[in-house]
Amino acid sequence: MLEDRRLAVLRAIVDDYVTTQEPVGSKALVERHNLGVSPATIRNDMAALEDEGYITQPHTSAGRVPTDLGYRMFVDQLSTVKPLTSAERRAIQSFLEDAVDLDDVMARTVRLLSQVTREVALVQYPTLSRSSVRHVEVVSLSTTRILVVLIADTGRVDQRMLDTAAPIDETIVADVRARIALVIGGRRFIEVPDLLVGFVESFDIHDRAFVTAVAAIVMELAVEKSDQRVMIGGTANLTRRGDGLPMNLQSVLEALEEQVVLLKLLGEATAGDAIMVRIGQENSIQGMEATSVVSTGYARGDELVASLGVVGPTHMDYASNMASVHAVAQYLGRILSDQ
Amino acid sequence: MLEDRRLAVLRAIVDDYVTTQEPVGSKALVERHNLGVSPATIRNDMAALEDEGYITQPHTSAGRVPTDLGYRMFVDQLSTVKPLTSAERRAIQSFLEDAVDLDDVMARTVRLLSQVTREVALVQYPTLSRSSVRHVEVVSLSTTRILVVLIADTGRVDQRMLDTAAPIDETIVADVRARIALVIGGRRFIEVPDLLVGFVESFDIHDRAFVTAVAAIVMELAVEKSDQRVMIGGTANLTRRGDGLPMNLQSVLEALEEQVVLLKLLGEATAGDAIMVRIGQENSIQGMEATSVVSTGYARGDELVASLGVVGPTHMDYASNMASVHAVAQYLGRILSDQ
DNA sequence: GATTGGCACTCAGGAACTCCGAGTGCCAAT
DNA sequence: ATTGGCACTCGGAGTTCCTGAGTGCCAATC
Repeated sequence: MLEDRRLAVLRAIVDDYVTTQEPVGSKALVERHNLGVSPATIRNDMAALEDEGYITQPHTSAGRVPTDLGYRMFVDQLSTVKPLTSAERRAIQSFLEDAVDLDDVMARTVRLLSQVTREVALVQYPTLSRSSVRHVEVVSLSTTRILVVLIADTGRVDQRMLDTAAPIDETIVADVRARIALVIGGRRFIEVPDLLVGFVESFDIHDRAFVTAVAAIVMELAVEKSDQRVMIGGTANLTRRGDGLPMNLQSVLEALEEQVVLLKLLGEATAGDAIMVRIGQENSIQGMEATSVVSTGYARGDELVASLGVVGPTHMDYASNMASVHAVAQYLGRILSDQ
Repeated sequence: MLEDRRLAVLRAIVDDYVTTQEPVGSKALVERHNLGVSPATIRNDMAALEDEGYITQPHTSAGRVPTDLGYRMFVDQLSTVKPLTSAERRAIQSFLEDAVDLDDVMARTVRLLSQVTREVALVQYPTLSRSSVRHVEVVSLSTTRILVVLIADTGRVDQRMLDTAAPIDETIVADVRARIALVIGGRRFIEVPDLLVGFVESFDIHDRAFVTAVAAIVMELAVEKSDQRVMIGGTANLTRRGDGLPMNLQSVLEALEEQVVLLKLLGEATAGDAIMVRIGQENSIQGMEATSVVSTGYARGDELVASLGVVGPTHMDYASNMASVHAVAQYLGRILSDQ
């Protein structure tokens, strides 16, 4: 009972602080939420909550502000995930459905997510490793320049150039194209390295240099270590919150320019379809100590392929952001699975 | 002579204001630049310049600040384009050379340009219309879903999905692929619509619905009205200038989220290889009244294919930004032409 | 033991005020 | 045309004051 009210107080503080952006005092609390007790009682609870590290005072004669730990507790204890209205759901659905190719799907998802949450949105491209090769193409752009294109069943298209020392005959290009398609076509990306074992040796000794290079590129594309892409949008939302700068805008913007950082932010989110929330210092990225990340994985069919999420100040509206992220992930999965 | 000094004064004012960010007074001017006259003389010149609308006073007892018109005059009279150091040139060259495909080239160019100028960088993807079709591919992803891929000789790859009402047989897909490649392969993108006249009619009546759809997509990709892409980077630079907000950060960030806006910013720059500077209200984009754009076209071989540039506050360092934009455009052109 | 009203205490931030000095325009002298 | 002199302006920095929201603690009450 006593514990219950403490939680209620914490929740009320978070609620108020998220909306007003200002330290919240005991009196204001009992006024805005009908807690049925007097301010003095609340003060006692607040003192206790402060001892436990959930809230803090900016300065002595001010109200309380949630700490990272407080937000964490808030999120963990938060059972009420605001469901979206059916109108919102319909809007999401139809907005994504009009997409014309994968790039478009991603771009629309980012825009959608940032508009719905009014935060910065991140959407990772579907990883190849869990999907399979729909098509592989080897094209000669010039006699010494080859373009290798890999098309995944997610609709993702990756390409890479290859410059060769010696001119390559068109017939050998065609040969490679046909045989490599035969070997890896329709197979899982993850299998590609194994499948290509011995592939080079099946060619005439004279062509092996070229074939080796092509095989190397295909493998590179298939395992695509560094090539995971993340789309970002809605950075203007960072400046939204009044004039008071709750966090260092510059450092956040800088961090968000780094693909690696974005990947790291989303990276640990693919563990299941649960919604992951990282609050403040919980994500250890330089310059983002005052931001939180809400993310989750999205699936194609029943396989998780990548993650998406939003980044915002620690005093974001976790409840609705979690709901939005969840919903967008679901719809994105549905769109991808249709294909 | 008199006119000459006036110009020198204007230039000095712009110089000082760009570096210090503060209104510049007559005394400071004679100290920092050896103009060989007294402050009183400078004051007369300043009064004249203000009458002509080149400079203005934020308030009565303050120094002068250049107006948009002042910057315009400054830029127009600017004969001294600071050349880059050879070290810089080498850095640019080698940084771009390591690119692995077109996306990478673009990404590297954006990053490079934003780092060199410390402004927001924009780079437009090479337009297809002026280049030619290296390869066209039609792949069936499923029985009712086709992927059309167009590869340009710039290395640009575009794709588009197509959902068909009825299942499509693989043989007809192969047939379309072969024949369409025959018709438009190696030809200019701009010719594609003409080349496809009568193409549909050469097929069996039963397949025409499908072929028509494919042809429509190919044409769409080839003329790609709306599909012009612009990469953006270095937005963190917007927050760089001290604390004083010289422009509305939010509105600028919002404007920069719109591809259409970016295209419009760069759009009018492709007129020749001249460097275009749009100052303040000269670009009529909502929310960007306090920003300037320095842009230029870049070529592949000797054909302009697209534009790039930087966006920053009106009090940017025009001289070096123009030099940087010019240099990067040149090197980018060189890299593209090598391919 | 939990709750509550009362009360003294704290202190950030806004309002009011002063003051300084950079900068100006003008004018008479050179 | 240039310059030194001079009176004038006024934004912004610095200072002080004051208010009121908010706190902690304590004794009284439920």
